Amino acid sequence: MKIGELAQRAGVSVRALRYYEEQGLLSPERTPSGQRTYGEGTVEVVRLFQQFYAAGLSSRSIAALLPCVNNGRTTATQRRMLRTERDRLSDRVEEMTHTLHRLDQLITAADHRGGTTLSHAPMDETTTVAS
Amino acid sequence: MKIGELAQRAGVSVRALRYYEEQGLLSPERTPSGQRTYGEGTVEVVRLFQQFYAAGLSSRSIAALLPCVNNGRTTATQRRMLRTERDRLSDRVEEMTHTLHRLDQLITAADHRGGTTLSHAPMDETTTVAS
DNA sequence: CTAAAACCTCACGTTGACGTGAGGGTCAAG
DNA sequence: CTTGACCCTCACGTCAACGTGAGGTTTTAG
Repeated sequence: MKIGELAQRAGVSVRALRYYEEQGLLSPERTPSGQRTYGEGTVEVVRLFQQFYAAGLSSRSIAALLPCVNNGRTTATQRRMLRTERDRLSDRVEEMTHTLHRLDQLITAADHRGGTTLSHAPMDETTTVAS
Repeated sequence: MKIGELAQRAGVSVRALRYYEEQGLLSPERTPSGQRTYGEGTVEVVRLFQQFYAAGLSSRSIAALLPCVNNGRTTATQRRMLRTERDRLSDRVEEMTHTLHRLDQLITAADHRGGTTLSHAPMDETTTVAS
């Protein structure tokens, strides 16, 4: 399939796909005239990239995980990197869960002592800021 | 305390503190000569900012949460924003947990069919990439 | 055969959270 | 009263993951 179709099916922009290629994440075939052609599986691969990007991984990290993604045989080194990234992500999730609880504390605190103000309440934009 | 001490105690750069001020997150007092002075509590506040930034919140979002952080009375609108951010974060954590499991799948798959290669194994940098 | 749609390669623009000097005041120590 | 450690305000640089034309070729529909 050509780049436009892949973009639509994977839910990314054409520019993004060219960028991924630039980063070494994709290596599409080319027609004699130079147009890129991708295999069917690439749709899912690109979706996975999106997940990884959303999780905060960089192009470099994703590139490092590629051999594992592509059904290729993997070296011990590659599997170690895979685990390293996993641990990094795991740590981030823990951190964010912590922050989430922190936010919950703030919420209950605000609800508890919060103003009697309702949705349509008058002005009370007390914007006191930490010194 | 002055900016250098705050920076060290909160674990951020001096530049970052000035930046936070630029973004409306901090409003330190000034000595007659113009130097910033912060209260003790600011150390913890800045650490909280770091947590929020690490969780992917923007300066704008953090600024929106400020009234709730500063012990100030909060309006219903502010509390709604607080909950909105909480939900956003919660969604992101869920997403990342998903991605984490995806990575775990990749790991077990790689371990299972992975090469018999050991740490000091020979060359096998099969870098096949999705077409 | 032609015109629109899709593709190509540069290559500069954008956004956020700072980094990094430039050039110049301020403050505790000796 | 000077020196060095900090502080100040501009203001440009950085990095990642794309966005956005410019200018030109190729493919496809009628």
